[in-house]
Amino acid sequence: MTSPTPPTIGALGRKAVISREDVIAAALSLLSSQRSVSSLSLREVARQAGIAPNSFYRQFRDMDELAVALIDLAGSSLRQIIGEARDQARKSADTKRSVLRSSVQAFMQQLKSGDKLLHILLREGSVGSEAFKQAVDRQLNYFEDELRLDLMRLSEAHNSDLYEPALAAKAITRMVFAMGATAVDLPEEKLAGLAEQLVVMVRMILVGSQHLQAEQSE
Amino acid sequence: MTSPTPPTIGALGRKAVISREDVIAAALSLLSSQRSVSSLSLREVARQAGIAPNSFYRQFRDMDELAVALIDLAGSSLRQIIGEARDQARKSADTKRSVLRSSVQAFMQQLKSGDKLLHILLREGSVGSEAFKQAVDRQLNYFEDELRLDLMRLSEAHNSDLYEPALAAKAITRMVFAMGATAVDLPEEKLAGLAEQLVVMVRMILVGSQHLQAEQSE
DNA sequence: TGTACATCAGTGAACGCGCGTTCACTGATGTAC
DNA sequence: TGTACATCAGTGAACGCGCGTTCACTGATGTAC
Repeated sequence: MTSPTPPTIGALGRKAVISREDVIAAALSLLSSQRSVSSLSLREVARQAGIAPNSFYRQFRDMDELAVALIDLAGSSLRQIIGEARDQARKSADTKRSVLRSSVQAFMQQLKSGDKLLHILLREGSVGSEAFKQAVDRQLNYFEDELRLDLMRLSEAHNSDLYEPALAAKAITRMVFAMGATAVDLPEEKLAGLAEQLVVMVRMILVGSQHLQAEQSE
Repeated sequence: MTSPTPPTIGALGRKAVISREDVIAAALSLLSSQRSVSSLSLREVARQAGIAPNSFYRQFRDMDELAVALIDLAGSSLRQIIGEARDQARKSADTKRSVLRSSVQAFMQQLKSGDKLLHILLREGSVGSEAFKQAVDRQLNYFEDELRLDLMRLSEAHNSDLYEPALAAKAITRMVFAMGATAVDLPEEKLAGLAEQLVVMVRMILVGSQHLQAEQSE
């Protein structure tokens, strides 16, 4: 499998023939819409990584620690993807709708590409160990916070304040993730339709937040 | 455990000493915020029900069939609870807000009471077997449909049409369930705050849908 | 450059365990006469 | 009412399996001199 004597990584420290990344990659390759992180066994991951079950322990304390690593990876990966889409859209045309549509489409695109990391975040928020659930929640909160900042920036630019932007961001995040979870099992030709639905749903929240604020300040 | 020779149930048919309900009750009693349906083993459920592992098969083909039975039970139970809350609220004061608030509060009340059935629906929508996921989705769709009918009835009574009421109902359902899933692990004193947040979030969707419709028909 | 030594990443074998499923059974229940 | 019989719900024992974790090990890598 792995070449027996690869070169040293740096000047100092022993060569790590097995890296955390190898184990993570093995775990990812085992995931599918049928198999969730919490259904993976240590031995299975080790087998896939081409190492002794035993050697797993040199990289992670247990499967839980691996699961948390996967979640954190998934969170930062998704935030980066959506962040890029937002920046891109903002550069080309500075309207709320296009930024929204671009973000949703980037999300669906990633979903369509079968990104295992995204699947993890979407589908495993509420099962597994305490540490695992907390890790998912932490990533969702990061996401919400970035979205909130973005919403506030956008609404400022348009002179249309939002009511409780933090709640709007939370509502959007949770709803999109919940819808995304069902989309994982959907055939590809239905994804475009779902994306359109999502755009409308998010607009409802944004428009609602905007009008509640308008009522408030009358 | 069970009395050895209970009386016959009816005139016809053998007495079933073990019923499906016994097994379902045993499974429910094993669930907690730490233990999900898909983590239960057949032997564990049998043990809890006080029967031989073997005897499980007389009631269900496998754990999957039991899981689907649990989901269906959970769905109809929740729909009934929310339905009652809606009817109650509608009788006493026919305003959108009070119906909304009452429904959300009934939901949170049920959650606070630690209803295992509700936990199942909230938290296990995206893991488990294909049959399992489909069962959850079916129940959510029932729920969405009832909500849609209700929204349409309400908005008709107030002369304020909604834009895409089906999408609004879907957005609300998915969002509430996603928020509810995080609430399962929350300490009781935070539930009231969460209920308030939920009310605002749902209002955003409703107000948004209303205003999108108004724009549309201008 | 060469040699002796310490370190420690990765291993192979073994453990005890709970699992799902099977088999042939037993004994209470309901039926026929 | 009494008796012989068929049915079939529930059982106890056993199976092979994959699991997580442990142990003492080995042998390549890096270091000291």
